[in-house]
Amino acid sequence: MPSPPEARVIGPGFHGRVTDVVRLVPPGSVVTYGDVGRLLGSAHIARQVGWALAACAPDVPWHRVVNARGELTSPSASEQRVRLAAEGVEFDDQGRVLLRRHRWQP
DNA sequence: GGCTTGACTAATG
DNA sequence: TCATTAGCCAAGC
Repeated sequence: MPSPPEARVIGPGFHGRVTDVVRLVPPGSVVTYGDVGRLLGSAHIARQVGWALAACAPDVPWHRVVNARGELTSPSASEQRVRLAAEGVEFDDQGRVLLRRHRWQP
């Protein structure tokens, strides 16, 4: 039977799973790569989450995904910060997102 | 079929 | 709080 169990969330459609979760993040909120990976079933795929977002569709709010420290580690961190600020997300003096305040919890 | 890279995380000092 | 180390997984060559 070619039907894989739900347990195996990671598969050939891994990229689609990542973008699907990121689309659930509401404006003004952010999530970490680890959170997205955890929703997919494994918190150890944080790197793959970033890799998947690198090739995500233009309608995916990739800018709402930051690392566990609230830092913007995307290739377009500058633009990412502008987008987040436009949604009401606040940053500290170190340029990190206030996860305590804007972290999205499903 | 195997090795390297990468938008990371958690643990330790 | 910061720096360093080890681990994990998927895609590309």
